[in-house]
Amino acid sequence: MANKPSPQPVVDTRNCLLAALMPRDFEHLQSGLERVPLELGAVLHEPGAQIEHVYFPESGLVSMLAVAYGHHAVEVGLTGREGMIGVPLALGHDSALMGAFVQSGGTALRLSAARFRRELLNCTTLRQHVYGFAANLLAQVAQTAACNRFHVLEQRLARWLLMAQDRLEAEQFRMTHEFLGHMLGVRRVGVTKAAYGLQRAGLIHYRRGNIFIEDRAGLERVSCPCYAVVRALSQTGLDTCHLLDMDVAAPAQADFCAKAHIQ
Amino acid sequence: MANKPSPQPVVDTRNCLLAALMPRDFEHLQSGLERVPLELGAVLHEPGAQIEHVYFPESGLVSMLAVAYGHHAVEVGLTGREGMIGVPLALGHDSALMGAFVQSGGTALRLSAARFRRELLNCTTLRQHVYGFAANLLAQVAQTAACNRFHVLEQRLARWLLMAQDRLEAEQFRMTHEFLGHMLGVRRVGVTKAAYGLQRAGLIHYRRGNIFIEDRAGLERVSCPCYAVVRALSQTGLDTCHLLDMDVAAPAQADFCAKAHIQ
DNA sequence: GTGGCACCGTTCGCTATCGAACATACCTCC
DNA sequence: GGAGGTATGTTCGATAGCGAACGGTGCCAC
Repeated sequence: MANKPSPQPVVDTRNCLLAALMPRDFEHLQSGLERVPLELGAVLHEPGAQIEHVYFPESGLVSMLAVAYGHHAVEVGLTGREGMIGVPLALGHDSALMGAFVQSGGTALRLSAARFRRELLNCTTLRQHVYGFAANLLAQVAQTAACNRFHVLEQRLARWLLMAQDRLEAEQFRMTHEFLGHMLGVRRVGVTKAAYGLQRAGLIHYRRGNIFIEDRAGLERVSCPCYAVVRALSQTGLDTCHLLDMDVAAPAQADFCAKAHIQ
Repeated sequence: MANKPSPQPVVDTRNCLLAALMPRDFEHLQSGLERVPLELGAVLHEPGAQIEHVYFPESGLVSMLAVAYGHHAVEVGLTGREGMIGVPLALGHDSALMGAFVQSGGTALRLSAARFRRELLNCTTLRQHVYGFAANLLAQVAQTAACNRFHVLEQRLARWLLMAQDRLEAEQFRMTHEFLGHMLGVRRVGVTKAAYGLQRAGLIHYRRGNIFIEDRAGLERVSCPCYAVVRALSQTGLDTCHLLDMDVAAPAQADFCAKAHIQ
C-alpha cells in the first residue's frame, strides 16, 4: 500500500484485462496468446458447450446471450476491450453458461482453456482483474434482467446504444434494426418504431445499417437509469482497469431499496 | 486425481458449501462462524452498500433482487442451503451488486467480510465451491433475464414454485400472492390469476398465504423450460455439492443456438 | 439501367399485463 | 361474537409489444 513505483503496464494490447498485467506476467502469457479477428456474426461460445478458448477483445463488441427455449435469444451482457469472454472457466465451470456472439467486428487475443486455467493459478494480477470483470458482468446481467422486465423499448434501445458507443469508442457504427431486435429481444418492427422516435428527437440518426449518435447527453436522459447504474456499480469495489473516462454523476444509490421496498 | 481416500465432509451444517469442506478446514473456519436466524423479510444486503457479512443459509430461502429505478424490484436469483449470499466479495468487489432478501425464514451461518476474504485465500476447497456457486448464480441470473423477457406469468410462477420447493424441501410453504408478485415483478392481481389457473389445473392449492404443491410433475410441464435449463447448467462443469437429488432428464441443450440463431 | 436484395416504414387485429378500484372471505384478538 | 386486518377474487379501461403482412427505397451486381 506504500508508494511502490507504480507498475508499468505492458501496452501491447488494447484489452484492458491484459494490459493491466505486469510486463513479466504478460511476457509469460504471450506464448499462449493468439491474435484472431472477431468477425461480425461469429459465435464464440455456444451455451452449454465446452469452452475451447477464452477471448480478450481488443476492439469490436461481443454480446452474451441467454436463450429462452422456443423463443429468441436476448442479450444479457455486452463487452468490448474492457472484458473477456469465458468468465465461467475462471470460476471452474468448463462449459459456457451464455452464448457469445460478435456484434461488431474487431480483433481479440485468445487463449486455450487449459492455458488460461494454468495462468490464472500462477498470476495474481490476472486473477484479480478477471474476477473483477466477473463481478461487473454479474452486476450487468442482473440489472439487465430487471431492465428487460420493466423498461420500455425506447429506453432500453437508448441504453444499448450508449453501451455500444462506450465500447466502440466511435460516434458511428454499423447496426441494423434487425440485429438490434435480436439483442433487445423484440421484433424488428419494434426497433424501427423506437429508433424513429430517437431520430425524431434528434438524438441519433441512421441510414441503411449505420447508426450515428448525434446527442449523447440527450440519449442518457431518455435511457433508463440502468445505464448509469451498471456503470456506477462497476466503479465501486475492486479498482479494475476501466476503459471509460466517465464523468457520470453516480445516481443516488442509497434509496434503491426504499424505492423497491417489499412491504 | 488418484484414488485418495474420499474426504469425509464435516456435517456440522446443512449449508452445502461449508459441509463440503474438509474437517480441518471447517474447524479452522468455525471460530469466525456465527449461526443467525434468517427472519422473514430481513434485508441481508442492500444493493450498492458495503458488504459486512456473508451468509451461508442452512435453511430458508433468500432472494437476490435487482432494482429498476422507479419501479419495483425483481428477483434475479434464489438460493437456499446450496449457496451463499455475498458472491461479489469473493470476486474482489466489496459492495453488494444485488439486494438480498429473506423469502422464507430459516438459519444461516454468517462470517465477517474480512474473515471470509482471508479464509478464501487460505482454503482451496472453499474457493472452489464458492466459485462454483458463483458460476451457477451467473447462469441463473442470465436465464432469469431471458425468462422475464419472454415467458408468460403462469410459466414463470410455476418455475418459481419449483425452485422454491427444491430449496425448502417441503410440499408446503408460506407465501402470499403479494410476495410472489414482488419476486416475479408483477402485480398481486396477476399472481392471483396465474395461481388460480394452476390451482384449477390441480397442480397446486393455496389458502391464506400457504401454498401446497399438489402435482410436481405437472408443474414441471407447465413451467417454462428455464427451470430445467438452470438445473442442467448447474450440474455440468465443476462438481459442486448439490442439494438436489434430481432425476430431471436434461433437456436437449444442443439446439439452443439453433432455436435462437441470429440469422 | 435494371433486377434483386437488404433495410426501413406502416398497418391491423390480438394478447399479456398494467393501474386502479372495489368485493369477499377468513383468521385473530379482544 | 364482533372488529379489524390480511389474503384472495373480480372488473374496467388503457397500453406496450406481438405476429403477420405489405409497401417503399437505396445500393450493388450484372
